[in-house]
This record gives sequence, structure tokens and C-alpha cells, in this order.
Amino acid sequence: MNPSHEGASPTPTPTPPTAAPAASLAEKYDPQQVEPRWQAAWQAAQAFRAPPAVCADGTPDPRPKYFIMEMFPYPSGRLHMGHVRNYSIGDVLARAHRMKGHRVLYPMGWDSFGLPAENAAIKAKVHPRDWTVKNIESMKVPLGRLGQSYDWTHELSTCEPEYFVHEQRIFIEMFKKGLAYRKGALVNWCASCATVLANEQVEDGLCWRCQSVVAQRELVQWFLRITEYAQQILDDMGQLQGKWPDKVLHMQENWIGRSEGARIRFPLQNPLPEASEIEVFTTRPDTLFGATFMSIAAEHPLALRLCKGTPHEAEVTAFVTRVRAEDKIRRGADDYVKEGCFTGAHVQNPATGRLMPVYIANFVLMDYGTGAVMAVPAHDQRDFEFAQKYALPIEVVIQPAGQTLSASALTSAYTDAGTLVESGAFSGQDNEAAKKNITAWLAERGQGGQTVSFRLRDWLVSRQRYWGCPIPMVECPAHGYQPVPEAELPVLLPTDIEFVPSGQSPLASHPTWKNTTCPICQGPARRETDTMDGFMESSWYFLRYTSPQYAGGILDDAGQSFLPVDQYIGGSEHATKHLIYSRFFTKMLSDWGVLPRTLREPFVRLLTQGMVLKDAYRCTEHDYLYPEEVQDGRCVKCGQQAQHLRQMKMSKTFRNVVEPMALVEKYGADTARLFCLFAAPPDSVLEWNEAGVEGCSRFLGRLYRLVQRYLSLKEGGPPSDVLYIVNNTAQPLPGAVAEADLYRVTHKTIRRVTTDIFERQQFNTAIAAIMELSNALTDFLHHYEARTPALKEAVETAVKLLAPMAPHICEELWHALGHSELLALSAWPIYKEDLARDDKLTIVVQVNGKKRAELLVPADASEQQITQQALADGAVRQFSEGKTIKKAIYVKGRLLNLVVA
RNA sequence: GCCCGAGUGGCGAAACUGGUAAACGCAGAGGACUUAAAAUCCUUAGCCGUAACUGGCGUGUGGGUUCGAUUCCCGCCUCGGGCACCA
Repeated sequence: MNPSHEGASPTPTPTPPTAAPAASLAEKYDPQQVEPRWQAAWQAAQAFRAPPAVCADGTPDPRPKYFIMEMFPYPSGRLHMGHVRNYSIGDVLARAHRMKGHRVLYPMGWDSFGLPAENAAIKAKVHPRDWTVKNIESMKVPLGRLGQSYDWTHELSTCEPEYFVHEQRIFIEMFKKGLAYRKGALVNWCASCATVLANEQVEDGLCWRCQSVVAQRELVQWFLRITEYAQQILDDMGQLQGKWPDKVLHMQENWIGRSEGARIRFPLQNPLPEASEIEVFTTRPDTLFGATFMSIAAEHPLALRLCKGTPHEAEVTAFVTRVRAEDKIRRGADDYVKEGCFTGAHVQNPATGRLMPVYIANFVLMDYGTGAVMAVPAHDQRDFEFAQKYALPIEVVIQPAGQTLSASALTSAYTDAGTLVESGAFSGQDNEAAKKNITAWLAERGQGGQTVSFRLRDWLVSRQRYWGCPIPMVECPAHGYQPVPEAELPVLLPTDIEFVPSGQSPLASHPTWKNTTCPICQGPARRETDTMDGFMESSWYFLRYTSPQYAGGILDDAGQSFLPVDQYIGGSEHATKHLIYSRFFTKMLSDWGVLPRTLREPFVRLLTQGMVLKDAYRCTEHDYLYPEEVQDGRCVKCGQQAQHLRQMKMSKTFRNVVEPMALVEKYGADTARLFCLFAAPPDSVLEWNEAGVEGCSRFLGRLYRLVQRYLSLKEGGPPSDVLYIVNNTAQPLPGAVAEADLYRVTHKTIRRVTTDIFERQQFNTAIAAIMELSNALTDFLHHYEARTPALKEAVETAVKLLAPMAPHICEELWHALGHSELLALSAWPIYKEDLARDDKLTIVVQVNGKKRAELLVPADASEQQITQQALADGAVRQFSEGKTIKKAIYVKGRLLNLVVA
């Protein structure tokens, strides 16, 4: 979609792609020679083009579709090890499914709006767009070099108008439907990024991007009504169960934070013209009779109003002003002192009639519930502490079973279950039942009702930045905010822009860009100068991947046929951001009919890969050291013992970064991929280890030599007897037996690797299984003189099974084995039960649960035969002699346990 | 504080539904090839004991269920993650 890189070669081609790759193997395995050659061959054959749903002859393609993608990168210009791991996993699945006969769509694109481009513009005086386009070009080179099997015809880049025009349309539609709205609120302000942040972009009070402290600012901003979908996002997690990591689902559940409770209205003793009551949200309506005062947030609309004209006015105003000025981290800190201030006003408890003083409390949050809380000091710890501090009454209304609490003797709040007391008609009820009954009673009297509250807040999307998607709105003095008319879309960013670190949005300081006319009255109006949060682009890019060139909408019918995404791969750090937003967008677009109504979830299956970590060394004098600055655990500069830090995130500061391309230059892409896949299961942390990389490289060398050895054998023929070397003496093994053994190993391996890749997604064990096959083959090859059918199948199977992980070397070996079609497009091997079946079994014999012997028995041996053989065994005899067999447990084909006494 | 997840050799890890613990790889030891080294190939390899094994111990820790527990249940310890004045 970006003309400058559309159709561009992702692969540098040092050797001309015309040459039909060599059919015979070079003497020595040289990945630098092999890999670019096959990358060129794949490209020449357009091997990875996603097949359309309908074949050229008009008949539907019968193959199942498989849409797989990784979380797309920000085009920083550099590829790091985390990317390599992420993309290696995706490429294995894409290649394996292609071989398994799926219609695979495996695209790649660029999350290309964002702050680094703008910072580069300030620092290096390059336009963000030029900087970004250049980076995209330079990142495609290493991706090609890794052998990724992307279909580049589906590439997209989110900073291109062809992409974001659809986002602007989505925004306008949301505005029209009331899902995008403006709201004045206290927002998170990152001074270093000079912009606001959404709640989920604040981590421990710090900006998720630059780690600087986030302050609060009162600003009017654009919000998206994601809370409208909170319940659905929660409900539909059922269909993700077992297909998404539990951890991610759990994080989303926590983030959404649904709680059931009641809204209860407390009449003001002295009603105001604008309000006669204060409404609270509580999850404990059962404790209503114990509510003795009320706490409201400093930001509550009535906070300053209630004290007006009372002697408390000055004190309350000072308190409220002070609390409002405090930032979020301060207010959330562990040592934050709970304080309050009496407003002078009272409300009436609807159950007891008691007059309850209304306090402003610094720990009550305005943006949860109603910003007001009924305080029940006997049954809520915060209220208890507050009541003690300000000498407020405490009433016990819940009694635990077998105990009688009294208010005066309480040292902390009782928050658990119990029976109601002092609660009028509800006394004696179990508190869970009372929650429902009291809520129903309030509802009947029009004083409240059952409700649900969410911790999730609406998504703040305004950003005071240049390099983002313009919000397509116009503000007219007469008509307020109006969407830019369809004919004027997309709203483009001005190119003549000055980047100076002013702390203000560059768009706002542009002299003319913001001047426009009102679409209704044609009078002078002002363009919205804020741009959208970068997470907007990634909320729907997976849809656009299916038809990136389609101008008539987000996606066309052909594109629809690929949805939903069958497999998504990325980091779990996006659990509460991108992965919630995308689910929100999918539901919304489905509701609008843009997507099928039945399509409620974007990603069928999610795999979250772990981080790549590496050891770091630190010297007390010279700080972090590069690996080459450490010898025998000592700093080479001063000879001091260096501190060995394990499992550190790869980072420039820790000086423990491994450059992917340096690795590829040294070992080749296949080795780099293989190590990422082999050293750990995909979802756990990967500890970088150079020796492990060597190990993977050696394995590929062994496989290469194995095929060479096979090719050196004379042509086929029927299986002849094989010389077997056992304990240094040559023994003839009947050819038929050797063949059966080899078939058995081969087919067992096919089964293991197939389930490991397609079902369990455990690539480390898949590779281990192939290594075992390779080891067995090495063993067989020592004794074979000719290429027998079993040997041929075993060698070809090993090469095929490894192809998704190490595609280049396997392609090379495949062709050397005499094939002319591309391995990347050939069929996945099929496991045959009858060939894998064992003819002999090893049965473990236990006596009283302890292993005492192993028996090799024919596969069809009966329990009786096995028991007899076991009893004849010397060791078994030794432990059962003179005792009687009480019980024998036989686990078919595995184990026999004799219980003796 | 609440809620998850994980603790297995010198290291990364494996063990599918309760059934041979440590597959596969790394590092180690011994050997072959080599003038030598590298590379490669072969053998060995949890710990303790033993002349030897068919011995004892062994999956963070203490219990329990079971013929049998890395796997299930209860308590504890450690590490990692999420949420956190959410009423």
C-alpha cells in the first residue's frame, strides 16, 4: 500500500535467483551460501502468496484457511532478539500449515505511527515520514535474511493515508453512534512525551513508553466508550478459554474488574436546588444498617457545594484543593495517609433514618462507582480506621457464627460472612441473602437497585502529538464538534511542520492547518489538532491485512474469507492494552455489520512468547561489562571479581545485547531460528547461551553429513542383511528386521513432531524428537551399505519434519535427495499406525512399588505370560522370596507391580 | 492485602490422562582419528555407597491419599507475574 515499498524485494539476493539451485551438496555446509539461494528461489516461485478462496477456474479452494500473524513491529529500524523469537515461532506454524495443506495467509506490516519518529525529527531534523519509510526498508532486509515466509503482497503500514482513512471513518461512525465523545477529566500527563496517556498506559505511575512520572491534568479529551462492551468482553472470554493463555485471560478479567452491588440513594438533610440526594455504589448492601457516615471524593461535583455558606467552607476548600492537586502515584502510595474533612452536610440513611455526616475523604475515587461511599466502619477496614480517627459511630450489623462482636471491642473491621443483627426486618438473615433482599427492598421503595460496576474506564484516545492519525473532527463556534465530511477524507497531516521541543502539539502550533470551515454553516472553524493514540491503528490492522489495497472499505469479501485470525503470536505485555482494544473493535465492527455478526473475537488462538534474557556482568568500578570484558569471572580492566547477574533483559545499559544479524552472519539463519525454538518452550523465558547456539549449529552440520553419507551409499535394492556392531563384534541383523525398526522410529517421530507442532505448539520437544531420529539414523547408517526403502523414507522424513524450523538447509538437502519441487510447498509426512507399532515391549516389573526388573516381551504377550516371566526373574525372586503375592497390578504394555507380604 | 503461575542433575529442559524421573541439547570425563590442534566420530555420565550390582537416596519443604505421586489433596518456604484505598 505504500508505493515506495510495494512489491519491493524483502530479500537481498547476492546470487542470481535465476540459477536452479544446486542438486548436489557442497562438501561443507555453508549457510551463507545456502540460505540466500533458497530465499531467492522461494521468492521467484512466489511460494508464500496467500491463495484466494476461489481457484483460477472459479471453483472454491477446498483447503482450510489458516490466518496466522505476529504482533507487528514498530519500525525502529533495528531488529532485536525478541523479534527473532516471535517471528521464528510464527514462521514455523505458517510453514507447517502450508505443508499440511492449508490456505495460509501470513502477512507482515508496520505499526508506523509513534513517538520515536517525532523524536528523531526533533533530534536529526528528518521528517517523521522519511525516517519511518527508511526504517521500514532497512527492517525488511533482516526479515528476509531470516527466511520468514511472509506474503509481502499483504503488507501494510499504518502511517499511510490509504490505511488510516478507514480509521478516521471508524472514528466518525463511533462519534455518530455516541461511542466517541469528549469529556473533561483528570488525565494522565506525561511531560516527557508531552501528551496524555490512557490508564492502561500508566504502569506503576510511570509512562509505559519512557518511564517518566505521570502527572494529573484537567483536560477535555476524546474518549471511546469501551465500557459499553465491558460485559461482552468478559462474557466472550469463554470461547477463548483453553486457546488463549490463562494468564492473559486472567489479566483481562482483573483489568475489567466487574463487581456486582447496589446503588443506594441517600437523601440530603438540606436538599440543594441541583441535588436532593447522594448516590453511592456498594458491594455490601447487606451492611446498610451499619452505615454511620458517608465519604465522597474530593472531585465529587457536590464536594465544594455542600459546605457553601457553612463554617466548614474554608477548611473544606483548602482540603479539596490540596487533594485534587495530588498525583496518582502519591494517592496510591502505601504510606498515603487517609484523611478526611467534614463538609457540614448530612444525609439520611434510608434504612435506619440515621443522619450521617458527609465527609470528603482523600481515598475515595471519583471515577469508580459514583464517587461516593456509604461508610460502614464495623465491616470495612478503611471506614473503621476513618471512624476511629474522626471519632465517628461504629455499629455492628453482621455477626460471625459462634461469636458476638461489640462495636466498642472491635480492633479491626469484620469483613467476612455472618448473620445480620440490628437490621430491622432483615435481622437474622444470612448476609449473602440479605444483599439481595435489602437491594430488592430499596428498589421497591425507589431508593436504589441492583447494579454492576466495572473497574475498566473509557479509553482516552487524544494525543497531543504530530505523528499519529488525525482525529477527523472540526469544532465550530456555533455547531460544536462536527465530523469532517466523507468527501474530505482522509484528513492528512501537513508536511510543512516545524519540530521543536515546545511541549505543545506541533499541529496546534502550525500557522494555518487548523483553520477550516464548519461542514454545517461554512463559517470559520477549527480542526481538531490532537491525533489518535497509536493503539487505535493496531486495534483493527488484522482486518486490513486481508485486503490492504481495497479502497472501498476496511476489507473486501475475499479478505473476509480469511477471518478470524487463527493464530496470533506476541508478548503478554499487551494483555490489557492492544489485546482488549482489538476485542472491543471486533465486537463493535461486528455489531455494525462491517464484519459478520457471528464474528465476535479477532484471534482464535493466542500464543504469548516469553522474553529473551541473557546474563550480564557488573564490576563495582566499571559498571556493566561487555562479555569480552570478563575473563574467568573478573573484570579485564581492574581484575576485580565481576558480579554475575542472571536472566537480565537484553538492553544496551546491561551490555548484554545479542545482535540478530551478527548471529546470522556467524551461524546462519537456520541456527538462529533453531536455537530460539529449541532452548525453551515458546511461552517461557529464553536464556541466551552461546554454547547452546553452537549446539544447534552442530546438529545442522550432523544432519548435513548424514544426508551426504546416505547419498554416498549405492542405489536402492531390496533390504539385505545388515551388519550390526554390538559390543565390538559384528553381528548380522536380518534386513527385514532392520527395515521394520527404521520404519518404526520414523513413524513414531512423525506422530510426535506433528502433535508437538500442530497441537501442543512445543517446538523444543519437536526438535528433540527430530534429533532422536537423526541420532538413530546415524546409528543405522554406520551399518547400511545401500539405500533401502526404509532408509530413504527415514532420511526424507527427518528433512521434511525439520523444514518449518530450519527451512533453508532442509530445502537444500531435499533437492540433493533428488526432488525438484520446493520442500516449502510439499506435503507434510503422514504417520502410519501399522508401521509405528512396536513388536516388542519393555515391561517394568515392580515389587511393592519399587522397580526391580525390566522384561522385553512380545507385543502380544498376555498378562499371565508376563507374570510368569517376571516371577522367574532373579531380582524379582530376591525381593519376593518367602512372601505371598497379595495383589498384582498390570498396566497394559507398561508395567507389572507385584504386591507381596 | 487479594488473585494467578512456577520450583526437577553442574546448566537449558523432558516426562501426553497417577505407571521406567532426567528424553533432547549444553558443559564435563574417557577414547578414536590427527605430527598436533580444531572439527568429527565412539563411549560415559543424578547423588551416595560398593570389588560388583539385582543396593540406598532422589522432582523446594512437611504431611496425606494410592499397589504406585514430578503429576492428586492439605500446610509451609522461595521466586515470577497480575490487581491493589475499586467501596
